This record gives sequence, C-alpha cells and structure tokens, in this order.
Amino acid sequence: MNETIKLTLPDGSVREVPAGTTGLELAAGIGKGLAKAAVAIKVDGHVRSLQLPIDTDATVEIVTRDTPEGLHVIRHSAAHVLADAVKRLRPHAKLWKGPAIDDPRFGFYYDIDVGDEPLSNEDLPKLEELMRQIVASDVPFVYEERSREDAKRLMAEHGEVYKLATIAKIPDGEVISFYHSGDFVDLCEGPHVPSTGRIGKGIAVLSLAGAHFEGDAGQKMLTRVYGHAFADEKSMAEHRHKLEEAQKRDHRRLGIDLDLFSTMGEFGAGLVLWHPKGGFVRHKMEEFWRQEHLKGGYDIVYTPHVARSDLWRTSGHLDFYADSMFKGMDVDGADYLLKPMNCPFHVQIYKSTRRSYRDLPFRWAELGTVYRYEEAGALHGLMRVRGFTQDDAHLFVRPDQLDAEIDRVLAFILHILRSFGFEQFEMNLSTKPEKSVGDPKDWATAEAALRKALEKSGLPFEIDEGGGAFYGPKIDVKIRDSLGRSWQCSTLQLDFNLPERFDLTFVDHDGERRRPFMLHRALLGSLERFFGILIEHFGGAFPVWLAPVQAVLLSVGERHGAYAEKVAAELRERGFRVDADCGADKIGAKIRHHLWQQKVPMIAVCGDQEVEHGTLAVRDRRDGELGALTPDQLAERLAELERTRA
RNA sequence: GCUGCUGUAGCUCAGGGGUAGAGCACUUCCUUGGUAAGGAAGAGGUCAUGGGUUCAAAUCCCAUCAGCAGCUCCA
Repeated sequence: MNETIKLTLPDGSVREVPAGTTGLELAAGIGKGLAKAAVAIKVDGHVRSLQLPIDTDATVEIVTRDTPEGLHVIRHSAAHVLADAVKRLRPHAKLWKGPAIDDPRFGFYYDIDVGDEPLSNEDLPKLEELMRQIVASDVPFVYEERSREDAKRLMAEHGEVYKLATIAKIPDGEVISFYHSGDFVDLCEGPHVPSTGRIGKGIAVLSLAGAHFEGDAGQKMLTRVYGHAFADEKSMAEHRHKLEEAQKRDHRRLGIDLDLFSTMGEFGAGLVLWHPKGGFVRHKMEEFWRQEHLKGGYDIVYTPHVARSDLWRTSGHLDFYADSMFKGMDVDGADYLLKPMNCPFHVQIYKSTRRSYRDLPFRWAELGTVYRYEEAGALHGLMRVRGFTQDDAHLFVRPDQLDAEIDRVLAFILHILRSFGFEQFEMNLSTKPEKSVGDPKDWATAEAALRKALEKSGLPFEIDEGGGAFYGPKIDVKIRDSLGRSWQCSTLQLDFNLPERFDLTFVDHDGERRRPFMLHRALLGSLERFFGILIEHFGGAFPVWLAPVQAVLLSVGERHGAYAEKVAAELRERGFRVDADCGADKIGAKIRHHLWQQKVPMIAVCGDQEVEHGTLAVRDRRDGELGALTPDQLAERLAELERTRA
C-alpha cells in the first residue's frame, strides 16, 4: 500500500502524503511550531483527533490550542483526565458523561456516581493535583473501535453501568469508539489531543455540584465536578482572577455591604425589601424610564395586583401556568388571584371602549409588579424572585403599522440599555415552534418584520428556529456586562393568542372589525433583576446619575465641621446627593470608608486650606485627585456627569 | 421541586454533650489628626424554629423554615 493522497491546506497548497498519514505527522511536516501547538485536525470541516490516520484526499486544517475548536478539544480531553483522577481517588466511582461546555465559568464537567463516599471541596485540590500528574506523565490517548457486544463487555468489566445505558442508546450502524489513556478508558467519540501532556498546565478543578442522571429531575443524583482548561497557565490564572472578581461583585454581598436591599427570607422567600439606598437607585431608574417612555410615544398605565380568576382563565394563564401562580384568595365568594402578568389588564383597557383604526397604535407602558411562584431552589438574590416589577408595555397595532412599530421598539430597547452603560448586545430571533396558535400567515408577517428590524439595527443576531413561544415569535436582547457575562433582559414578543382569546378588534376604515397585532415588550425585564445586574456590572460603584450618595464632604478636624456641613447643605439644596462626615475619624479612615468601601463617586476634603479659600479638595473614585474646586465647580462636575450618565 | 452543604452578635467566622468567643461594625471617652484602618472602655446572642434522645442539648437525631452550590424550571 504505497498510495498517496492529496491534502489541501488552508493556504491552498497541496501536499502529497502516503495514505494513512496521521495529523500529527502532517503537522510535523509543515513545521515544528505548528506541530507543537496542534491539538486536533479539521478534515473536510470535521474536527478529528490528530493521532488518527487520514486515508483519502481532503481539505485539512491543523487546529491549534488557542482556537475555540482547539480549546474545546483540550477541555474535552481534560474532562477525561478529570474522570481518571476521580477514579484514582474513588476506585468504585461510576462514570456518566463529561463534555466540554460553553459556560463563562467552567470549561468542562464530569458527572460521576461516587457511591457512598461523597466528594467534598477538600477533594478539589487533590483532584487537580492528580490531573497535573496525569498530564505530566503524558500518556497517549489511544482510539479504539469495538463491536456493540465487545463494547458492552468492556464497560461491564469496568463496572460502568451508566456507560452501558449510553451504549444502548447508540443507534445501530454507528461506530462505537473508546479512548484509552493509560489504564483509563472511556466510551467516547472524541476527538482528543494526542496525549495527556498536550492538555497543558492551564487546568483547574473548580467546583462540585449535583446533577441528575440524564438531566431528569426524577432520576438519581450524580456528582458533577466542574473544571476548566485553557491554552496556557496564564489564561487559567486570568480566569481564576475573573471568578474572584465576580465573587467580589456578587450583588447579594454588595446588597449587604452597601445596604441596598435585603430579602424577606423566613418571612417570605424571594420577596425583596428595597432599603433606602437601593430604593433611591430604583427611583432614578424609574424616573429615567418614565421620562424616556413619555418622550418615546408611550402612555403610562397602572393596573391592579389582583383580579378574579375568570380573567386568568380567559387569558389562558390558569391553564398553562397555574403551578407557578400564587394560590387564590376568597373575596366575597369569588376567587381572586395575584397577577403573574400585566397583559390581561392592558387588554381590558383596550376593551374598555370601541377602538378605531385612527387611534392605533396604542403603546401602553407600566411598571407592573407581578407575583410568580418560583420553585424554592430557583430563587437567587435579586435575579430570581417571587415578586418583581416588570417594565412592561403592550402595543396594539394595525397590520400596516407592524414594521414601523417593531423598528421603533428595537431602537428604543437599545437606546435604554445603552443609557445604563451597556455597549455590547447579542440578539436572538425565535421563530414558530411546532405547537402554536394563530394564523401561519401572521406568523410569517411578524417574523419577517422582526428580521427586518434586526437587519436594520446593524447588529449581529442569531436565529433560534422553532424557539418562539406558542403564541408568537420574538426578539430577545442580551447585554454583556463589564465582566463579559451576558444577561438576557429585553424581549419583544408578538402575541397571537390574547387578541383572539379576548376578541380584540378595531374598526377599520372600511367599517369592518379587524384584529390588531399585539406586542409585549420589556426592556430591563424586571427592575429587581436589572438592579442586580447593575450592581454587579458596576461592582456597586454606581455612576453619578444613579449613585444614592454622589459625594461626601470630609472634615479634617473638629473646626472644619461647620464648613463641611454648610457646603453639603448648599449642594443638597441644589439637588445633589451630598453628605458631610464630621466624625472624629482620621481623614484616611473616612476616605477608606466612603470612597472605597461605600463606593461613593466623589469625596471632598475640608481643612484649613479649603475653609480659608472657600474650596474643596476633591477626589474622584475613578479619576483620582482633582485638586481644589469651588463648590460651584464640584456642582458643575456632578451635573455634567449626571447629564451624560457617565 | 431534586441532591448535597449551611444556619452561633449588625457583618465575617471560630467553637462544640456541662448553660458562649474573635475581628470588624456599634456606643462612650481620649485624640482634632491632610488622602486606603489613631487609642481605650463598653454594650450586644433563648446558638433559625419545633420536636426527640439525655441527669444535662447551642453541640447528637428528626422535622420545618431559610440560605448556599448545582440540576430541573423560568409565560
């Protein structure tokens, strides 16, 4: 067999090599550096293991360790090594699965049944050390195919009962393959790096959790070990640092430290108390929100917190979401329910009178507080709660207005999110699912309108085919925060269900009654959650326009207190949030407390110099010392920062 | 909801079958000090709640509630 094959490289050049040449050999032939950085090879677009032979002509590309695909392979291989490590620590452990994942915190996990010897956090460093040893020993990953029977026998010998279940699920005719690394063997499609050493030193075992077998809440709980792997140690160190930073910015921690909010805890899980400082931030959020909505052509409405169950029956909420609605209360013999959504009320406003085509579109916005019974285990700080305020709006539009309205809403969403300091967005269009209500023609019209608006925005978007709700297609907008984490906040959603259920109509120019399109939209999502995101985004250091306290004047000594108080009072009179700290602490302690611990944007020192000249020695949290400013100059600076929301 | 872990002072946590400790914060006093912690004294807790075991429970057991991590879920 001396056949040669032609391999086309990304630069267009063609290499003739003997059939059966492996990716490793090819890489070595191209260059030493490339061979060293190689972790896999793309053959006709498919990522494969380097150690496998290539038998036919193909377009190939060496996958290096610093590419997304390369990292994926490294992480998958690291998962195997992690499983190997766990089995060294717990020889009777039974493996389930261990994929590389796309998660901001972790690169891979392995789900393992460790039996009655649970792993604890103290085991994580041990596992990491074992992984390092396995990597250092640089054993090859060896690929092997087996028949179904052979495969079952091998896994049965190893006591891998969960793997047997996996084998049973592999369709007939598909290859059943294994990767061996030393004594460790795992059922796996690959690809894997050629040997454990290629995983490199940028690895970590990070966290321990439970995960149900097959992701099914009714099934046995296995132990999930999370880890991460990067191209090099430096990237791993950076990632660890980022995790620490995220921990420091945890809104629950900052909520306590900065006295922003608390939750009712034993008096009501998932219910939020906004303390004065958090309440002030919310006040500014709402104030801005209202002002922009009024400018943006919305009308503001208010609706109740409860309504008779009939409303929720007609709307369909009771049928679909009864489990996540709070139990009813009896009012004069009628069953009343807390509202889980605002839309049925807005629909009632629509229905309160006959509507003419001349009056549409309606844009009705409400900061509407809703209650949803979220599962106890789902609750999380401000991010997932049982009572929250949606920045909700419903639009009722004529079919001919749909395009323009969607455009307008999308632009509005981006405007508001940018105002809060977010610059990066990820957008998603979700289209008609299998099960849906409404006229397919309307779906098509709406999806086309949504898509056009996305294209017009000039921002990249992805399409989630079939990912829409049963009642209409939607656009979701995710924001990226200062740590690069993404949060889904805004949503723009068509609804073909409610207009039908409540029989909404308008009288068209020809005298006919027609059905309006109805749109739901939220920009911030929930004020509670968005507040949580803001806290983490800014690390508690709110910009001047949102900060509950914008500046604190600090007296150096006892004799400067009166001056500090007087200037603070004057600034407050002019509408600024300014405090004076005339306590007995030394100036260093005051600065540490206000500027660094309480994260106030600005402090101003008042001593002999300042009293004499009628100035303030201002220091900005971000920009450092600003020198001597008059109270007027400080006011100007605050006003400018407030105006620009910088 | 599921699995595991946790619940001790306002916060962070130590302790642990014989009726409670530290640091920070707080109060008072001394100090009035010029840009990331001045000093001293004091006050503060039915050890989440309810049961059980025990001569004795904050400590061991069970249940409940709440919190944490993840899973599942999120109109």
